[in-house]
Amino acid sequence: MPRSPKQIEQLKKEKKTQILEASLRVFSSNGFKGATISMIAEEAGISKGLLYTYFKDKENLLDELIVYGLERMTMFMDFVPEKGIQTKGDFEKVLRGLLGLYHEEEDFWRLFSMLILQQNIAHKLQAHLQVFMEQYLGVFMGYFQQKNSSDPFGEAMLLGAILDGMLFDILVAPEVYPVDKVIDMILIKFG
Amino acid sequence: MPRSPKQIEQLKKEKKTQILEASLRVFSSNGFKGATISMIAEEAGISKGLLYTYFKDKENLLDELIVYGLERMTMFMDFVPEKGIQTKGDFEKVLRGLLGLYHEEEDFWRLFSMLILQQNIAHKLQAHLQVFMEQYLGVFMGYFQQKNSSDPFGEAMLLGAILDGMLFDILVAPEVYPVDKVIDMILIKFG
Amino acid sequence: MPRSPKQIEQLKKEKKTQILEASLRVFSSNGFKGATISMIAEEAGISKGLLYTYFKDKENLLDELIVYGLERMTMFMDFVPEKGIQTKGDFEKVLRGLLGLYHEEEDFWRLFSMLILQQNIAHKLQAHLQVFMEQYLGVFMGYFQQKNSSDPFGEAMLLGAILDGMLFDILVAPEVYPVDKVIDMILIKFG
Amino acid sequence: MPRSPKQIEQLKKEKKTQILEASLRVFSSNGFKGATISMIAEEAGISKGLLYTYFKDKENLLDELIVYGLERMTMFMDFVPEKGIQTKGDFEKVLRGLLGLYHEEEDFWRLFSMLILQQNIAHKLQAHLQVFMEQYLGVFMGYFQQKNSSDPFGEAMLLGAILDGMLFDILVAPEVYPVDKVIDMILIKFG
DNA sequence: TATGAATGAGATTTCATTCAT
DNA sequence: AATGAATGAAATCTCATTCAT
Repeated sequence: MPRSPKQIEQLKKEKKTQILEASLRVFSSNGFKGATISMIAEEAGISKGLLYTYFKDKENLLDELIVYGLERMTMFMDFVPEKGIQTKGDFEKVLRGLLGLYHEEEDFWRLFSMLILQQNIAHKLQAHLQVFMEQYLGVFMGYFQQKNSSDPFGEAMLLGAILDGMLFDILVAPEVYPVDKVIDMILIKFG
Repeated sequence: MPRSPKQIEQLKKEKKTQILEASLRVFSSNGFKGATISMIAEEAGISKGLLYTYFKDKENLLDELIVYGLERMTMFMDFVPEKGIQTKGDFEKVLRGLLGLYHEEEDFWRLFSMLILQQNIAHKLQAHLQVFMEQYLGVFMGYFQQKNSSDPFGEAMLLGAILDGMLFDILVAPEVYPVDKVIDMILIKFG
Repeated sequence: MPRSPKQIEQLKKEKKTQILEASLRVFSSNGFKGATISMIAEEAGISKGLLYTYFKDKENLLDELIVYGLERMTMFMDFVPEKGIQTKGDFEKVLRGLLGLYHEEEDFWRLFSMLILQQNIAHKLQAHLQVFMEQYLGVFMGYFQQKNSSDPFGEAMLLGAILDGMLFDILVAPEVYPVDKVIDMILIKFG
Repeated sequence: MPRSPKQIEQLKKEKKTQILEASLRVFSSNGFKGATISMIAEEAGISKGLLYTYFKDKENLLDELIVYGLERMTMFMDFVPEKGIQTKGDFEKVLRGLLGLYHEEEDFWRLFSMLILQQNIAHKLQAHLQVFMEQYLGVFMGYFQQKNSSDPFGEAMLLGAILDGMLFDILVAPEVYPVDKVIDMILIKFG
């Protein structure tokens, strides 16, 4: 019984996702150059050859992986209420939501951070990053403005550094980093 | 007439430093696996073969580079007064000193950050990092304690995240990141 | 359509044998260090890269070659009747069988002899050699004992030296060495 | 005080001998290709550079080493009385003398044996070997003729194989090979 | 004469990619 | 669509030889 074109389409998408998830793990552990096609194929449970029917080459796999992963970055906006952050409660929820994302999607953030540090490769991410950073900054700046901060931009930049730093610290010491303790302190200083 | 042992000693040390500096640049741009011995040799202005007179293999070059670079991390302590940070002035000086280091030694910090994110390699740095983090945290905790902060540890952790985040942000956008603006805000919140 | 696991199994075994045979020739002509992977690959009619699908590295190729070749040494026992050598006829047949092996498997014996002489490498063979020597000696000692020799061990040792020496002489001058003449003399002295 | 030309000549010769002795040890342990100039220079206690003032290149070092070593082979004739081997006593003395040489000059014989087995290199020795073999054979044939052996050539060939085999066995197991026991048996069978 | 740092050719090894099955 | 053997280019590494000192 031949599958319908739609089923086939669906199957292809699933297989592709399967490969992307595998490569996310392998790239994030070994870096782009350090990861081999063999490792990725094995992790994905397929043959090397098959990988090439889904992705033109290793470079293309990375490109698609970045696009795939960036959907996670935009998820950040899901925590932000439509009208922006208005109350301390909103603020805390957004913070916790974002930090939660960091924990859940460790592999992606780890890979993303490695790539953006590597001058070689960073250009692939610059455009995407730009957009994300503006959103991310804008949302917090709105909150500080609404609180009549005398320097909303400065506060937002500092908060941005905090969030980047916490991401980094979480990636370096995922099991021991005291996320909640630090969030409490953020709420004291910025809430 | 052969060179004296002393001359040779001197020569070797200089050449080794020359290679280490070159490899710092090349590794930091391309990552460990992405950097080739050819690139490093060319950057250092020597033949590929000679590199192996000074370093057993590529791995050993990285190991020695880490040790070489870590001296920069300990330089941080140079900014801290003997009795610890006591005044707001001390605090500001230490901050500015550390951020200055980040700027000056961009290559090292970029490489270091990439390595510590890569689970494959991170173990090489863990021990060194541990020591550095404790110093770094201890110094700031001392300051907050002396200021009668109700949660010196929390404040120090948050400041730590800030500094890590700023490092990350500086590495990503060295020319445009508004370091001074953010320092001002740190002084307002923590000073 | 992918090949069945069985087909692949078969293919791999054949290819491995093909490489082992090629490397036997190349190693035996050039020594271990003198033989290059390029030579072996060319002799085997494959690319250099493929060799590494079948053998971890050059060292491992040698190791497997030794095991592969040792089957030839144990073939020696095929000439020995189940109850041991009992008559002069048995004795002659075993001698001729062994010397025939030497001629037919010149490459293996040449390589084996070179390796065992090289102190660097000899340890790889010691254990195997031990076993073979004991069998080989035991078989002849049995014959001399049964003939009521007053020193079966001494006779067996001397015969052992003869066989080793003939092997050596055959390898040095395969076309001209008068094997049959020497066998005749052995039969006179020991038969 | 400048040295006289004769002294200089003498010194040069000594240094050359020192290098030859060192290379004998290193070649015999590692084979020709496996031995490096660095190893040899270190073993000789000189620099790599200096080695090249005494020998044109590695190949030439081997050539000269062969010539140097061959003097040992001709030493064999020293054990043979002027009129040839005449008595059983002469025969035994020659045997013991030769086997003594084998033990004392293990490195040379080991190297020599390895080289002659390696088809690549064997041609360098063929001519020399020819001469030696004829002498060696001739001397024993004379003895067997004089003893009215019905096949002096056959006996000499067999004895030749024995001596080659014993050399081989001594090189393989220098500490445990029962030379004296085997000599006793030779005397019984051929004396 | 003597040294050993330096070179460069060539060896070993890895791995992205292709292709016969 | 799926496999993994096979290739070849490029990477790592070794070492005989040279040469400035």
